[in-house]
Amino acid sequence: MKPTLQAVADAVGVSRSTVSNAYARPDQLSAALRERILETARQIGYPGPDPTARSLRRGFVGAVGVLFTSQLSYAFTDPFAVRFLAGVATAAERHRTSLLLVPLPDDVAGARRAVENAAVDGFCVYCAGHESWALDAICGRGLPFVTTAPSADAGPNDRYAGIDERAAAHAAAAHVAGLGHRRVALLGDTVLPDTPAGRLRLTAVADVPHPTTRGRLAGFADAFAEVGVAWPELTVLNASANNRAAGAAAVRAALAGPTPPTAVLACSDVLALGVLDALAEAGGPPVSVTGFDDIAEAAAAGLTTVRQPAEDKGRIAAQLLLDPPADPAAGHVLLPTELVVRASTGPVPRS
Amino acid sequence: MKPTLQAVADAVGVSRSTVSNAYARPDQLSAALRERILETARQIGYPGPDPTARSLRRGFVGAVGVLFTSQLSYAFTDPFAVRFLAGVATAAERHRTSLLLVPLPDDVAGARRAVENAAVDGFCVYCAGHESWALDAICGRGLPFVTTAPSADAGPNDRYAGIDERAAAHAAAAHVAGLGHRRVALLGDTVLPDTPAGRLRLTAVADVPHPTTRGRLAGFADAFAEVGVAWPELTVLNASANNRAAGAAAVRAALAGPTPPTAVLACSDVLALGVLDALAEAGGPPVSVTGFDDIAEAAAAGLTTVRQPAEDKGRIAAQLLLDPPADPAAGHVLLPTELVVRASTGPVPRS
DNA sequence: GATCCAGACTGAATCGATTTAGAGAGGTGT
DNA sequence: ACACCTCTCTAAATCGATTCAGTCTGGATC
Repeated sequence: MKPTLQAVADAVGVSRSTVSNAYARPDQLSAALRERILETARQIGYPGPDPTARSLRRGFVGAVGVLFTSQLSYAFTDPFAVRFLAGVATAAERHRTSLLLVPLPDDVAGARRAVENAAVDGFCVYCAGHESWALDAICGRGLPFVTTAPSADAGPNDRYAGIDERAAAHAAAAHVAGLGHRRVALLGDTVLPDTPAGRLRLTAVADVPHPTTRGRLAGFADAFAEVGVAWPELTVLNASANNRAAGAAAVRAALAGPTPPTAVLACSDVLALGVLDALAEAGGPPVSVTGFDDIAEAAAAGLTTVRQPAEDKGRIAAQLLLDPPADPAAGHVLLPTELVVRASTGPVPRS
Repeated sequence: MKPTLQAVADAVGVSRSTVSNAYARPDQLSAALRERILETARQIGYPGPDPTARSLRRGFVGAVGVLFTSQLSYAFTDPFAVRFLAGVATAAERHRTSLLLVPLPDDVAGARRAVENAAVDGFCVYCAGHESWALDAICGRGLPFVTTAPSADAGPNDRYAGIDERAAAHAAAAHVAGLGHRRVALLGDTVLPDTPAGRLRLTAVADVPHPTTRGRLAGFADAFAEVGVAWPELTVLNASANNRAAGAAAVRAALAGPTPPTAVLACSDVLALGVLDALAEAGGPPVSVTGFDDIAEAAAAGLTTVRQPAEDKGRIAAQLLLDPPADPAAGHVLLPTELVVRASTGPVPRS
């Protein structure tokens, strides 16, 4: 049985309070006694106040939870998520706060309980794609949180660090449209839930549940509408997951079809890289491809993409959580994005 | 003020115990009453038992700590560390256990307190390079832990998932020696603490404090000793950190010197990639380069390297922590490594 | 009809600390 | 010599749950 604070108190012959003060408030006792207490603690092997007991009494934990859209182990395979996390970690370091990565089971009930059982002071929600249950559960506990996009039922006090998805996507699409492309495919992951990979019949962008994907698709559509290509003329492709293989798989059938697109606009770089893989393996006339995020691999692959500041997003989100600005308006941060044109986009080939 | 379990008990007109049981032991009360309790809880907005209080009483937390050699934010920029983490996350998911990433301040005292204040059931220590204070602190709390290498003061009950560093490094060096290289440089990061980047005078490998680096340098040295190149004839280069730029910086002076090495053996892929950068920028005769880890970028760069299973390392380490094998011998896992020969190594050019 | 038992629920101790209000000792100013 | 501080340190309430050892009720058994 590990010694407790009580044991130290007994050994030194002082009260519990004094031992507690020796650790947490050195100014409350004489330096000599403090030293004696700490020395005795060392001798009997007391490792310092129990973190759990301390948290219970103090009412805060010193850790913030990080919630990911999908599997925790997946998050580490997504370059953008990793950079986001790096940013969060930077802010956490400054605040001497730990990060609790909470794995969420597949079922909503279990996931909800996981959120309810996390010992944290607040949550950093990587993606507002979480159906409202996550935010519900967090609010139910009265905990603060930040997201990476305005939430649907946004109170004026909620905070986020995100980008203007629609405008950013518009920039990429406008570039492609400017190159003359009119027969294009839009590629996203889990555009609609429980839908097979490949071409999707989507009446309206508004039907897409995931706000990020919805915003980007809307931005793509805006740009094409401006050049006279209406929504129904656009092909929407669904990938089963946000990774390279899924991107390749989703696009293959479309490329093999009778009227393949001359350009594919993807909602993320990893999907776009998958498209490049599929193109390389299929041969055929050149197809322009754009991605989103500008991860490291994008530069190497010559992928035209929309850059967003990944680390900043994480860092600022965590900062917003850890010391909330006095002015609620300052809780809504829009980060800059930039179209990065590389070799993967070019004019429509003459057929 | 959030409602407590007591409030629910009062509202329903039962005892605290019963409400507690409604959440944690459904078999201890009638289904009807349980439903009534849960419903009332919902009505008055009780979010379920407080995780902190529960942890205190139950004596366990449901989270394991992950400790990194250096800055937490750095860990996310190191591809190998990220893959390790992905493995840890996989095991954590299976056990429905959370991961607590604990940022460590620069000072040892502060770092020690950070370890002592972490609310976790055990620790996964990414690198035994942590001077013993970390393991001391963990043991002082009586918590279980696993490392990625046998620790110096290894009790028979400690657990680790690692590789045979020395043998693995030997393989790389033997390959380079077999190509005829005799004038070689060994490159590691923080080979000696508080030492500037560049060439290092190192009397014996045993002086290197970091066990991983020590093991790899020893393995390199073994292979060259076998072909008659003694330790003093080997150049040891020190990098200020484990990243690409530091690798490049560490090797520059040596390349510009009068008798540059014909091969550079690095203790990690990121350092080796830095060496390739420096070579590309310097021009000059070809220099063979080997790395260690086989991260994704290594393949793209054509880097000869020693592959080690990063995700497995993390996953197995976490498994060892989360459900310890009955047989203590099973707590020592050595993972396979493999020399991957690519274009970055070749015969010594005729001068 | 007495006994026994299973099921449903309660009481009270307990986990290990923090913190507020206040007690007692010793020193200062007038 | 008295009131008044300042310094140290203590007592006791408190944080919010879990759990062991019962108690009580109603039905089955012999």
